[in-house]
Amino acid sequence: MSEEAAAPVGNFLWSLVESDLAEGRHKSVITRFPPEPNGYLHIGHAKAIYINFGIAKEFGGRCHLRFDDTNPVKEEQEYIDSIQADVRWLGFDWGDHLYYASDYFDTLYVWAEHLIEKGLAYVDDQTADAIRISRGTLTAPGTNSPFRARSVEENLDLFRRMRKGEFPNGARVLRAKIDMTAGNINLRDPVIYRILHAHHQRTGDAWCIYPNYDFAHGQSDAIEHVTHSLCSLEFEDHKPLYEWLLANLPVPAFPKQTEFARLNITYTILSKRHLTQFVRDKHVKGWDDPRMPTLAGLRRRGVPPAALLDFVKRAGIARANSVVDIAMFDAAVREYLNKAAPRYMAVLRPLKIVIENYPEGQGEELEAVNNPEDPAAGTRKVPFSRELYIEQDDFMENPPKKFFRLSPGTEVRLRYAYFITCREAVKDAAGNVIELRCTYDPATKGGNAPDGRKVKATMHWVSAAHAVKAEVRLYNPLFTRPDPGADGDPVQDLNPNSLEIVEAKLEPELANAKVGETVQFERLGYFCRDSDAGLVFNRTVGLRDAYAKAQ
RNA sequence: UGGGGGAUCGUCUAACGGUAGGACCGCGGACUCUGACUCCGCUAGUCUAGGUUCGAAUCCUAGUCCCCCAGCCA
Repeated sequence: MSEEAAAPVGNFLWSLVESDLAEGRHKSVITRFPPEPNGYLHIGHAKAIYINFGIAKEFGGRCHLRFDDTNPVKEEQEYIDSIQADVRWLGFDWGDHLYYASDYFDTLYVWAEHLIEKGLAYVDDQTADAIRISRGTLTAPGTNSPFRARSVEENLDLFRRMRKGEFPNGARVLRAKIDMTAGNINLRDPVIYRILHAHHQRTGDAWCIYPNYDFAHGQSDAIEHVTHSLCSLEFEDHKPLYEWLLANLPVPAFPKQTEFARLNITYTILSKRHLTQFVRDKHVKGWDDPRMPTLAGLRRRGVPPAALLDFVKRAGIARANSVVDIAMFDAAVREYLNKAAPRYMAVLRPLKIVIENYPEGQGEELEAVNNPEDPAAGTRKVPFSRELYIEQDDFMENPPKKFFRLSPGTEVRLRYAYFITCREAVKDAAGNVIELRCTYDPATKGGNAPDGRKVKATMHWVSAAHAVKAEVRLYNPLFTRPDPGADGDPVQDLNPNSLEIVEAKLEPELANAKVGETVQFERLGYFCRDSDAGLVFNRTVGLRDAYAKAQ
């Protein structure tokens, strides 16, 4: 093995393209990402995008963005726009190669007539129900339509009249004439054109008949000279039809379809139908709700595109159905953000403390490191004063053994500031701790004790007088079980606590955070400034927490 | 009882007849001005039964289990 040898790609798709190129079956690779513009892209699409654009990039080819817009009743311009924005956000570029299946409606129509002329397609007058019944079942063969033997002339005439708009929706369809007894049901004279008196977002009212997926996809691939048509496993059964059409039409190229398993993730639903439902029924606030697995939602939550792509890559590409642990996603996000995100201090659930021996009215600025993983990120000043906020979780009046934080009589470090000792917990009438009286050791300024004494905990804090208030949205999984919908409707598995809102106290610098910027709140997690008015942060992902886990 | 596909640590994934490896999770430990990060270590797998072979996750045979397909959706 030579040292020059490229690292093995490790998945069958890259290997396939590599060998097709090496063995001269193609000069260069052309792939395509072909979404239907009927919803927002989600993390499952990120996998398809990674595969198609990733292969093109890896092997010096190109990837087309093609909208599979053959069903005008479901599609909208809003989705066309959002899909382009999302693909760009992931960092991919289709150059001049933006296409629409609707670009090919004229050609597809001509090819449909071509099929009719070859005696390979016919107009069927049966109702949808009748067609369904005569299609047979999984185990019983279908039976021929009474209209199957129509002459070429009659079929041509009827099909042209379908196109002219002489018939209402559902009155007739065009079917490929293949084999009503085929084991593969897709070959039992599949419908390839249907009457749809509907306005198309791009072709307007030019058409009232539309090709369906099977009659558009492979031909579109061929027209664009796509070499590798990569799709998910459920289209496996369509491949014989895909190839039958290419073999029987005057197409300029013969793309090859190869399937891979789609992405599934625990605690996550990746079905457009359900996601649409959650938006429509207001279980979430919109397509870009940070709890949604949509690219728009993940972006708003603060997930960097590079982390998302890394996750998709780590999850792997294979032909076996699988469900990836959401923990793998969190790990990818944390790994990226740990290196990239600047650190700040923020207190989510404030508990006021008063440093009794710190002079009233006095204040100072302490130097804090912006990112220990990145010295170039520099330092900043954080204001300190007599009254501070610490996290409620960081104090316990009667601590258990392994509690290292503050409790009456213990000493801890305030990060970048001083060692403090808790002297007294002040309670309200109900017995709740509402304030802590503490003292500090002036000799420990900056966080180190000259006498070398150690503390077990370092805590984050915010100066009460300087703190800025912010709404912080803490997101939890949208579902309460790893396999939402396994018992039926995923709506039943929706997590009622998927969003928790707290009013937090932040160090003042955070008021300048840019919308969309993800930062670390030390000891808490990664948070992203939201686009909503005011100072609002979304929790992207929490930090790993060995202490919480031990509880 | 039709057709198509799939089965490797708990999860995801490598291996292309020649040492079953990696990642995530979990569990220890070291380090630490984030109970984070980092580092070290541990745990743990070829669906079953036969066969071929010097040698099988890989090839053969027979099973088992799982997924997809009966839209005028994609």
